[in-house]
Amino acid sequence: MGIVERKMRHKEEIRTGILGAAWHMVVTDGWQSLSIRKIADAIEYSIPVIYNHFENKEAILLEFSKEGYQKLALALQESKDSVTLPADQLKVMAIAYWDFAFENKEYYQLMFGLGIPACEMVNQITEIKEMTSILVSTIREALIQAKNEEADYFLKYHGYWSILHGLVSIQMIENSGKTDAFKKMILKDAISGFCRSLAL
Amino acid sequence: MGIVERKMRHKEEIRTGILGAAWHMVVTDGWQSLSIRKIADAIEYSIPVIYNHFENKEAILLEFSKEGYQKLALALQESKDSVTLPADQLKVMAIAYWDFAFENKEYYQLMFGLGIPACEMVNQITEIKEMTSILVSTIREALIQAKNEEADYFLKYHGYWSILHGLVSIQMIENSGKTDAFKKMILKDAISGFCRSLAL
DNA sequence: CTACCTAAGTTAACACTGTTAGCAAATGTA
DNA sequence: TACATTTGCTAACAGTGTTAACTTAGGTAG
Repeated sequence: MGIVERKMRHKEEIRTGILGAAWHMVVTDGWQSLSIRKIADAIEYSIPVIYNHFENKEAILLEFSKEGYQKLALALQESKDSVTLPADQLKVMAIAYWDFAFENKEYYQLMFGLGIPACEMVNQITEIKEMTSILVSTIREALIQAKNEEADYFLKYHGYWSILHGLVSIQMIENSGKTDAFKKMILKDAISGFCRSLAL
Repeated sequence: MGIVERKMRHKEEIRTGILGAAWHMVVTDGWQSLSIRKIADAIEYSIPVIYNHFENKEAILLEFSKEGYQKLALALQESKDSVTLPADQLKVMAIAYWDFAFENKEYYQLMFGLGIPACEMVNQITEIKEMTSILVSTIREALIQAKNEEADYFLKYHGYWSILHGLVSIQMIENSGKTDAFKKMILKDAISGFCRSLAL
């Protein structure tokens, strides 16, 4: 009696088909060109079928946003685990954050693009907490290692993230002729400055 | 023979009418809801009239973006002029940058919102150079004051701007329950950390 | 095996969007 | 007064997200 299972599977197939088609369009032509109609065309179903799987277009974007936060959290965790000293962890995590952003520009723009619908409802995204907790815990460990526990870890966590995000997003909108090596120098300089501010 | 003058004046009136109506819509309902048709409706002219003054919708957004950069540059310059020591200038400019962003969220989102059309063509905006040169000159003066001229001023300028932008934009998407005082503490902490990295 | 019912998927529409071709009228010039 | 130019209009094209109403196919119960 695998009937309901087969139906479930089929439903899941359509869902992944929608996301796959949508993602393909996003990577090819950017967020602006994502359209329900074009998705329907790509998956060879009629338009309302999409609304059986997602409440609206924003829900699809939100799905990708969540995916992005998960991937970012994973990348940060992996890089963190590759070294032991908190001071080093902050450095490799910065590189990982940077690489994630530039290897997944579409994700990053969706996650942090001001004014984009999906970023406005960031409070509905629980996946963001995963990333936050990795950053916070590393900062706390770093402050303990530096014997600087009187510093406000929340303040420092926010500073760390802001530096990363600022560097990444300004480079992203500038797309100047700078080499990647130079860009990473800016990153390393800013992070080592931050580490000094932790008394590391 | 003030005929051409009168015509010019009339043309200018329509232009400012378009921008005024557009701005009103933006402030009231956000960028997403800006529409050529609604502008036409508001200024009580037909749709194609708008295309006599602006090539397309993006051109209108670009206009606001330029305005935003000018206002920001002005705010930075004024705050810079209010104190004499470069170290202090970096601090007051940070506050001014912050205040501009939160008192003009619409501008800031348009200027730096990743993925928004008007930000993609940031290279066509000459007004951005005004802001850049203020930041760069202050950083250079600060490095001279700190007798730290071997530091790469371009690197530091980028770091300074990135910290500001990162702090601002992350606070903007988070809109958490933090008080304004606490937010500014994060800002001051980050900037004083940055100043230390200049050897100030 | 037929009758029924539910769920899947369809068509067709509504209410919008940016943009432009073609036309009418108003205006200033010769 | 006749012409030319600017000015503005209507109406259309080609899209967009979204949904109401219908058809049809699949599985279930008598």
